[in-house]
Amino acid sequence: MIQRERIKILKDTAPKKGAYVLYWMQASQREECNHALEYAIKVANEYGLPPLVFFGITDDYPEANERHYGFMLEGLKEVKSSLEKRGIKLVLRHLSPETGAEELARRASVIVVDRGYTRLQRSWRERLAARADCPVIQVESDVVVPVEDASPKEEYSAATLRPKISRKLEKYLVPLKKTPVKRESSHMRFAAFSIGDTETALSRLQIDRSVRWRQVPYRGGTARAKKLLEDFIENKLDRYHDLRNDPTRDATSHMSPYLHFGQISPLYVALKVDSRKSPGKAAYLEELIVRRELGINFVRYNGHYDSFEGIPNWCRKTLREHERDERGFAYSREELEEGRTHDPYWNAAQKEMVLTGKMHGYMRMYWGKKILEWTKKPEEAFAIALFLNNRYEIDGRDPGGFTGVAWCFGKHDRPWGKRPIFGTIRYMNDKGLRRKFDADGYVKKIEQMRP
DNA sequence: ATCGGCTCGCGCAA
DNA sequence: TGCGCGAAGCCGAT
Repeated sequence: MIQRERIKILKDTAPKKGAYVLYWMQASQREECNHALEYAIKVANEYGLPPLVFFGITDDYPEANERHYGFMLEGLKEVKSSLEKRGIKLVLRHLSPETGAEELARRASVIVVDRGYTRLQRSWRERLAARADCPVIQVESDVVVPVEDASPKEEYSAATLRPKISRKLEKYLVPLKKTPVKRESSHMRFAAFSIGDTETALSRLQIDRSVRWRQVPYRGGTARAKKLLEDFIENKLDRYHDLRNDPTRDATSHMSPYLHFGQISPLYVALKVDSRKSPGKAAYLEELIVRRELGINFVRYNGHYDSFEGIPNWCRKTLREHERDERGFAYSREELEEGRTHDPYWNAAQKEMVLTGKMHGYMRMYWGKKILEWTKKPEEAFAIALFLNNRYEIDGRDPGGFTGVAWCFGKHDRPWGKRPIFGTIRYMNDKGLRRKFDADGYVKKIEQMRP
């Protein structure tokens, strides 16, 4: 089922005579449960044309490094073979995606594109829509509830978004059927970038290689995501509600890198979890749907989602008032990046992120709060936290990452008791960690990891 | 161990 | 306009 609220016409013009219906894949990097892909197939069938999928790999994606490209290439290789099984050609090219889409648009009758929420993703789509001479249709597949239908404005907190999402769940929590392809495109010939071995493919890109991909324990791709999900539902979901905030336990689903690259659909995950009777179900769906889509709401409606300017007035005001408070510790970005602070818990969290590409969700909050505490100015702290997040997390540059950092500075939260540096922004300390879990056990676990 | 206060703005009831 | 309520925390009082 493709609800009409998922569909937005970016260029309203008559279809032209063409050789195919083009789906420019960008955010939803998967063959399975992809509304944009299924929509493109339907349109292609209607026009008696083959659907063709294009993906452009640019060397210049801001802040992306080998870690991100490696994970993405692994996923794309799988997308290519899954699409081939349905008779659909994936044209992979090594160039800026909006340029590549424009080239292939010349012989397209209709263009379909998936949806991204960040500034760059939006501008790519706007540019294509402005230049295309055929319809450009955007299909939103990486949320359970389409963002504007959930809420027409920037939401204040999870509490204000939650009822709005809940009301719509029945409508959107429904499976997407696969549409059989009537005319195949797999025989069509295009100059293309071939992935083959990931290391070899990586070596052909002109990218930042200072953050390595190979050491990361997460392999990309839909098959791997589904296997992790299955293991999560079978073995961890039942205790998710009481263990999810304990980083010494492997109690979470590890879906975020896969969700970030669109290698798995949040709808697919939600349906799988929802079909189970489990005490952990509600807590998981809260994080997967309400909190994740609250983050997307923030990025969609707040133009300053990636800076200090994006947090509410009361947060900026209270932080300003405490800007000159004495910092007990002050570290440079380099000292933080190298995990050289006085705090073993913080250093462990930083090390976990650098080595594995994924810091535990609970530690992400503590980590961000401490950067605010140990940096001269809150604006600077915000920039450092986001820089490190985007550089080392596989899911860096995700709405969830922007929102997570902003949360540490008060976004989507309420004020709490006044104190130095933080003002009325929620404070966290290491005593809290020790109270909630075996914090020293966490440090030991991380220290055992080889660099 | 458990509880209330901290502090602000949203959103509904009146 | 008033007021209940939030909900991934801290801290001091009991």
